[in-house]
Amino acid sequence: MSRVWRKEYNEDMYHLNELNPVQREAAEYKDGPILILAGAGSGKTRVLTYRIAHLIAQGIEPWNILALTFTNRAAKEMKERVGTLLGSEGQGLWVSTFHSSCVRILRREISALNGYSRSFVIYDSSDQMTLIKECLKELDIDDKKIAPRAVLSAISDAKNKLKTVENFDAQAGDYFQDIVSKAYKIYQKKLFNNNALDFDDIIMLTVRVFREFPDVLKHYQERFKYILVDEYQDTNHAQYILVKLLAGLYRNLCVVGDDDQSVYGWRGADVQNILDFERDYPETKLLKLEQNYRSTGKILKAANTVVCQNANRKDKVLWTENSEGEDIEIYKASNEHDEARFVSNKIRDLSDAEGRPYNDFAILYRTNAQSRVIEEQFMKVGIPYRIYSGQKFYERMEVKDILAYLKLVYNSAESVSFTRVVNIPKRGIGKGSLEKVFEYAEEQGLKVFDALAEVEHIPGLQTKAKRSLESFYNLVVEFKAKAEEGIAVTDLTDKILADTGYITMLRTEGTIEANARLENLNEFLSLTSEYDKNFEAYLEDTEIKEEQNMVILGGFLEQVSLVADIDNYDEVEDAVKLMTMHSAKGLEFPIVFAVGMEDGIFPSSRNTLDDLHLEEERRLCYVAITRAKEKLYLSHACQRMVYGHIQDSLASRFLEELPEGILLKIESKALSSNFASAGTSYQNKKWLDNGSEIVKLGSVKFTVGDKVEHMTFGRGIVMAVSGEGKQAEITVVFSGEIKKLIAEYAKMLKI
DNA sequence: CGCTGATGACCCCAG
DNA sequence: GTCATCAGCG
Repeated sequence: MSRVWRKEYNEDMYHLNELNPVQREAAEYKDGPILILAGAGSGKTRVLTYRIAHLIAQGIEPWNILALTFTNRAAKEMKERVGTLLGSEGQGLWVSTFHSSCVRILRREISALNGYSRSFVIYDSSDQMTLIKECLKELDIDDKKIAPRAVLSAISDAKNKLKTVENFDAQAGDYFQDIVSKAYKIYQKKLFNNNALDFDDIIMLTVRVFREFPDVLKHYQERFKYILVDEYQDTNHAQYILVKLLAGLYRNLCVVGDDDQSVYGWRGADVQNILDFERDYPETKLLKLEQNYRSTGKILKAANTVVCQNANRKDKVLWTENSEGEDIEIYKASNEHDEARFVSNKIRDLSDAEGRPYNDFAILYRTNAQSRVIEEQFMKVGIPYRIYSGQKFYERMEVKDILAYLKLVYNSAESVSFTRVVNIPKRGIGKGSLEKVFEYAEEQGLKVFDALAEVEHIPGLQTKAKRSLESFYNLVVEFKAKAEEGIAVTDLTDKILADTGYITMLRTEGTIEANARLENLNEFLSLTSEYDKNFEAYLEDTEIKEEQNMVILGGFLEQVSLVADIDNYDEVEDAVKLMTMHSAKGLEFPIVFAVGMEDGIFPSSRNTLDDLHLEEERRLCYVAITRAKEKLYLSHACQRMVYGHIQDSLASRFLEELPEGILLKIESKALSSNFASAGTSYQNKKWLDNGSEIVKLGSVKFTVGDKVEHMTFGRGIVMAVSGEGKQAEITVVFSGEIKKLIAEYAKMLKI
């Protein structure tokens, strides 16, 4: 398609007129660094996609543009939206996560680094855990005194700050750091010997290649003349440097972020990167997107009021043209079961009265453990739901097992997968025998798997173990041969599951759990066949080298490692969504319930000690509130079971920070000790049908769709409301009869 | 070698 | 309360 044709085309072919003036300026500002501070719901993805379309319309080649995101979800969404604007004109554009972009680069360039090979595998967090435990064992460190998790997170932290083993060692101060330093060294050596990278290596090594090989860097600088970064407030130091290097030549860097939504400090994100952007790039164009298109006025007011309590933030105030909306309801529950009942009753009511689909609701909580009670309640009353956190598909035992087999087939140098599956299903190869194999391999300078070829020479093995190891070896060699012939991943997986006896093992077990595992394996097989169907497109896309053996299998494994959630977010499914506040970031829902608003839970007790952490929790609260479009419910329980113990808890301090006048506070009936005093005034005391009571009312507000009970007319539904406050005229349908009532005089309850 | 019961740790989580 | 890990025994 020619540029000339494009220019002759309607000036607004990319619908720039659909943007507000600031959005449009952000989308059209072409050269040089630009920082877009985009408040929640201000249309930031829209701006990014229009910007990409606009660059291409200006004659920039799509392959000169790189858009970086954190999540696959964000990358996918942006790709789709760019696709809608551009159709096939976007060919060659890179819209991908930091990690997939870096893997693509490393698959080409990693061999520049001494000893690294292009056919590396990627270790996930449980592989990392296995490896670090081995390291601590070698160092003779009791993992009860030093938690492997802590060591791992210290190493990850170091890598995120681009600290090498040597850097770390040089500045290790105390006993713990000293241990981490030693562990880091061994850990890194093990990764290297296994031809494996962990997730942090993916970024760190890309930076290393760029720093050590300026010509390689130059190549990518020339290629990516225009760079866009989404959620810039979530970048860690390594990602910050990566972007800085890539944009170093042309400086056409557009970053979008919201310091108020920085909630990933604990995994290395550094808000300072966004706060300092203007210092790094003095010629920066700064734009603020402050108009919110998502939420009602009251929801926005609540969000603003809370986040304004933070001292360390860029000054901005979100506003909206949307209607004020309904009050924010705060429910005080007696315990977590009461809270769950409140949520399910509300959903039932709104679904009955307003015909709300289940899809409209989301339940947000601070920790995954809180989902259980709500899940149980939903099951009990038959509300369809879907949990969007918790265990990932690829982390399930059976899936990890089959993946370990595949990884071993792909890269037999890899010892973590070897150790995992050598005795699965049970082959009578115990810890003792395995140690002997490892010992022998070490002595002979062999990879463990290759040592099995000489099983006869391994001293101290029992005949039974020897035979088992031998047949295991032959089995895997056979799989390898098939893979090298280019067998489809589905067929290979099938063969492994059958020949190793894995399927038989689960069938024999026959428990409900085993059946669930079999189902998961079926699910896995449908993923492989999906991949087999279009692996050619995938390989082309990731630029995996053709000359490599087992390209097909390698491509599959890479896809699996980089796409963490196949439990993909499905907007169409009609089910209530349950997720943590963290995973809700970037999403929106008509009706949001934020549950467990209790001090100690939210803010989490470990983050209440210092302002830095407390402010991050408060930002999380801001994120949670701003997910809601129309209606927000906040609930807290006076007592809650935590780790098997009943705990008394106070309402979250964040609830205290909410502005008066837009709140409707409701208390569980189970809490009022004195029932007699509950009937003081018919107008001011309200009973909800789940046994809850409104104890504090600004003015009683009725909205279209409210179910009501009138003293004389009985039950009805509000059809229309005109006017405001006490004088409002409310139209209600009672069984067949339509009545117009004035709010002030209507002897009527919301039910 | 592999099962069983006691013991203690337990947040948020992309890739 | 629930999961993972480990010592100790058949």
